Amino acid sequence: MPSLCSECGENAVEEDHHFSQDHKVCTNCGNVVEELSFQAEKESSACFVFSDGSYSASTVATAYHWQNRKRKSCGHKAGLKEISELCKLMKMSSELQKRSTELFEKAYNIDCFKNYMTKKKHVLNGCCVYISCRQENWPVTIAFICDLIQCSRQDFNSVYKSLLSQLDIQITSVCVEDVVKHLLNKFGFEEPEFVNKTMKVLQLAKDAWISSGRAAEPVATAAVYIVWKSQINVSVKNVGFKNFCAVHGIGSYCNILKKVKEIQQTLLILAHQIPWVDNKMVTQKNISSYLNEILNYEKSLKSRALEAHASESADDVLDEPKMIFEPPCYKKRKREAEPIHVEPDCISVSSSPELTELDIPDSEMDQYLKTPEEVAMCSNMYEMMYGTPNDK
Amino acid sequence: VMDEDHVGKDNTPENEENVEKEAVEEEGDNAMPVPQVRISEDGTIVVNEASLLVEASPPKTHDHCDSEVVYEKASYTTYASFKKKTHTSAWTDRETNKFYKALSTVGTDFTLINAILPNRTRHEIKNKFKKEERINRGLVDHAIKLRKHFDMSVFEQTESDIEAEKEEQRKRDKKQRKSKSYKPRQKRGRKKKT
Amino acid sequence: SLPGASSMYPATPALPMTPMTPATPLSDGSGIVPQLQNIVSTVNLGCKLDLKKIALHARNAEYNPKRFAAVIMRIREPRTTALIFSSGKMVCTGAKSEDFSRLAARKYARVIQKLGFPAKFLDFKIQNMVGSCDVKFPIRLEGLVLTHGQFSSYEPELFPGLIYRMVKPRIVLLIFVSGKVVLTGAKVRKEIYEAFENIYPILKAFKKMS
DNA sequence: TTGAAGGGCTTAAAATAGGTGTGAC
DNA sequence: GGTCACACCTATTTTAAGCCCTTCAAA
Repeated sequence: MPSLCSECGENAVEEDHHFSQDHKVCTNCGNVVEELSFQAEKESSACFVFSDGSYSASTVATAYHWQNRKRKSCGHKAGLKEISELCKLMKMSSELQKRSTELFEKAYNIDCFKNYMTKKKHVLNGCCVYISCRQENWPVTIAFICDLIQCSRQDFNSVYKSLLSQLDIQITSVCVEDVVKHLLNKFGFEEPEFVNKTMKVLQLAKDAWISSGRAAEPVATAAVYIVWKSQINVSVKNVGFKNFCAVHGIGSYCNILKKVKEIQQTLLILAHQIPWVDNKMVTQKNISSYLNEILNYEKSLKSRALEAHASESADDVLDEPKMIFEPPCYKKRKREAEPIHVEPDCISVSSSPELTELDIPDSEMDQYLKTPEEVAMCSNMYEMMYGTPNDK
Repeated sequence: VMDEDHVGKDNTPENEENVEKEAVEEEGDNAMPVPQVRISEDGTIVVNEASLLVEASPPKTHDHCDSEVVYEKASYTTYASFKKKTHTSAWTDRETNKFYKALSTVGTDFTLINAILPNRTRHEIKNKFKKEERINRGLVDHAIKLRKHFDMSVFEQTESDIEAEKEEQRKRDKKQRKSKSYKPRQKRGRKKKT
Repeated sequence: SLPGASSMYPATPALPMTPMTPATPLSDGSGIVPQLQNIVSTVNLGCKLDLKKIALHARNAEYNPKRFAAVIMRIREPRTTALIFSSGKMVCTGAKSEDFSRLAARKYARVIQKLGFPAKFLDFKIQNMVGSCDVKFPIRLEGLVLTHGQFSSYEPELFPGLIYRMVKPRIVLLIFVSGKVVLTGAKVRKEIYEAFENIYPILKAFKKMS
């Protein structure tokens, strides 16, 4: 039962969990009317009685909606306010905030968003901000926005996709180069040589199919690490990846490390083409010390690698230029034997609306039916399950 | 606002009681705040993950005590939050045997198998069936065709069964203690804030 | 084999809207046949059903009305799963061909009939087909999304595949860097084949390049 | 301590359907 | 306040590759 808001005058004040505290908030303007604890009230409304297994309203869908009942305000003004908060929080330019707001205004008037569940309306706010960021190449990840607006990826994705299609927005892919530049800036690696090298490493990673189908940030981080490691004095102890992550505040490094190894493997292929370097002397562990040579002679090393690769398998078709690099997911595939697909046998099946014993022979029918004793037993078990509330 | 869907293993209620328990539990836990956010020197937004996640790393790396570095420590999103992920502990041989026995007696009624294997959710049992079908189709076919006579032995527990289950329960308890250990920290964090 | 398709889905990145003239008009087929992986079909049994009775008397049937308002039934041959609703409507999933889907559906219907319901077999319809295949070369997804942005959705942070919504035939394709392709949304198998022959020259254009 | 391995989620499509959220009229 | 037209949960199937988690084995 909504009550009158002192600020905007709307009859829209309701209970709310915004910013995780129990409030009475105006669903129109977001004004916090009073703080309260409605624990008791909520528990009384939690009369969610599931007594038996009847076909009644006690479905999981009911439970779902019950769980999602109390949510923060989602009116027009509240949406604008939330967007403004997000933009401020992310220190976005006023132009970017204006763009987010415009996006929200457009989206707010689209019918298909009107019937959205409350939680998705919040996602809509975050989506407007995210799309604005993407349009201006502001490097924000979906994971970050999801953390910020407290939503799941799938909720974000569904809102994001319908927003793009409804507003007919064509969004360009995340530019990995921009992500690298952002990381270099963030980590304080702004010497032109460092930046240049990182870009070259990234390009190499892209050539080696390392960034296709993968999130940009881990690949970009891996490229930065590779260059950082090559520049660090070998005598310095902690050049390990874990230390790099600790120093630069990188939380989940498992996935990035995979990319580091993939890039190192790529560098190794090229290092093996350096005429004055003994192949046996270069390993993934010391590959960083050869980074300068690899990048300086990248072009000729690539063509040497191509030639070497071509001579290994001469019986290939001429118009198919050989590749030096393969997508990393090919390795996993080679491990597993290629499944041999057998075309299913041709069968003839009746189209008659009548069903006869031809559809299932009586001998086969037995395995689909329970014996009377099984029926009795299952009946008991169902009774046990449905009769006793505690079936877990 | 905390989304009750994405809390933990039991986020999808397995039964009504869970729904209720969950919901009531959430009242306290619903405390999970919107990420505590700070803006770092270079203008990027920084979420204080300690406020909402398991402590990523204790503040031990003080060798680079540059304030900027310390600020940025929490800047990486972990992708950990708000996943509808449920972790399934590995099936022991004993459980697998019990699964096959149950499959052979009641067929592919995973709700009934759930009653026989109460330590697993219906979802886990269905996934187990899918996996066994993939890696051992013959055995699954055999189990279903065999039609083991139904007797209450599926519910029977031998002494070794009981012992093994106690052991499993101990392991589960340990895990729960571990996974729950961060919750009080969250609450403390919020109290500090409020 | 499909005139007009090349102008709709430009194959050459440099000339996005230029109709491509095939160099070898008579042999531009891919030589690859997508394999059907899953068929979803529906049928009307033409009578109201007591799902509790079905769950109680049929083997390999499951019914939990709190979770889902249908009986879930499985048969081993053809290896399929059916959803049986009290309205008499049934959904059959998991078959690898149209005929196997129909055969399986008739078996489910026959079981229902054996349990004492006056089941018929009305309005059988294939609702969805899923196919997959391998073009055997890697694909530059980031290049493909640049020139086919109007049909593509590529967000590697959310999903590794490029989602390609073909308009004619109306098929959704999931395209992966490995060259594997998943095709879905078809009502008849010809749509799967057509969609693949449409996409193949496009994919070929993105197999190399940096 | 560290990584490898495995499990379970993500994406698309399509039908089936009750109960309920959601806002406009 | 009731109707209306959506949304959208539960569930089923199947393939693709990435990501993120837990578990366990060598180092």
